Amino acid sequence: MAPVTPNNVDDEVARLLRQGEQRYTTGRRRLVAILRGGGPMTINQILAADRRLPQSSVYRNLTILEQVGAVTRIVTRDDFARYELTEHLTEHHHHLICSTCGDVADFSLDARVETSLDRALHKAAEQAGFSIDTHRLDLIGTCPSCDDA
Amino acid sequence: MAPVTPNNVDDEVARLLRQGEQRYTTGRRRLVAILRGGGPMTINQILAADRRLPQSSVYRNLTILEQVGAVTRIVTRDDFARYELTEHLTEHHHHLICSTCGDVADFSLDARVETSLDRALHKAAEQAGFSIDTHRLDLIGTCPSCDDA
DNA sequence: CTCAGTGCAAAGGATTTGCATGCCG
DNA sequence: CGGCATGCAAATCCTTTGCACTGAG
Repeated sequence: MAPVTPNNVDDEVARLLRQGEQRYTTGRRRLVAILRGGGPMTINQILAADRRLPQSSVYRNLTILEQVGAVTRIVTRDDFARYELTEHLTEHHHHLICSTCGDVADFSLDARVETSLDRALHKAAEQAGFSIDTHRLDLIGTCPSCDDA
Repeated sequence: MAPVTPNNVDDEVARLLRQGEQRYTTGRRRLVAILRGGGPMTINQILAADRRLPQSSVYRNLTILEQVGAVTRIVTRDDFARYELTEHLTEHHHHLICSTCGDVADFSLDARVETSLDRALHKAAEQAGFSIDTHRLDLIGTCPSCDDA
């Protein structure tokens, strides 16, 4: 499945919401607009990015968007959950998590490595009687700006 | 570095604590004893496993043990953090996370896959100017017991 | 019109912290 | 002995929820 190009992210989110019998309201459009801006964001970053969005609605709408598969919730070591558009709307990727400042950046893996990894994962899961939905691969380390300190 | 065999886990934890200028007290010994019992555990599971341990001390000691590198904190999608002995004390492994019941199991990857993955990860991190401490690879799916339901 | 979505404020719940006491080194 | 660890209870803070109002379809 080809990733969605920037211009039809909105259409795709609309479709996902409709499919989940949910509306694509103004608040949800604003939320998606912010998330399109960059990588994974915390609630506070989202609130700061658009002051018109009240906290509770942001939480509620992110939950909805996650349920219909438009948004992914990322949990790191710190106390702040982060959100980003799902891979349906971007591309399969992984995360670089800075253990100092807690920030998260995206990165991709060489296609060949990704494929062999995927095969190995399915094999391993099968042995455990586990059915896989997705995998999550994060690098824990220090980001360039924290490395200087 | 060869993984520590079961019998000297205690010694190794003691060493890590000493190195971090921390004491290996009774409470911490009990904690480690419980964690040696099985895979990743939630605070509640730990408290249930040994009623002599008060909640706040468990939190505090797990934090200490994590700081000296004896314990790893695992964050899943649910609201309960989980803890297990670090790979210094066990072996490098990954997690199978059940998105239904939230439970976590350990599994390992074929050595060859692991190696090529590691190489690819270091390369990717280097490009981003990121210095890696460790990586985290989790499978999100459904465990055998939840699959039946 | 009708019902889902919204916004405010208050509640919930895992985790943290203050402080007096006990134990390790 | 002296200071760190402990345990209890209260506080913290991200997240969720109740309720009355507004807007989408």
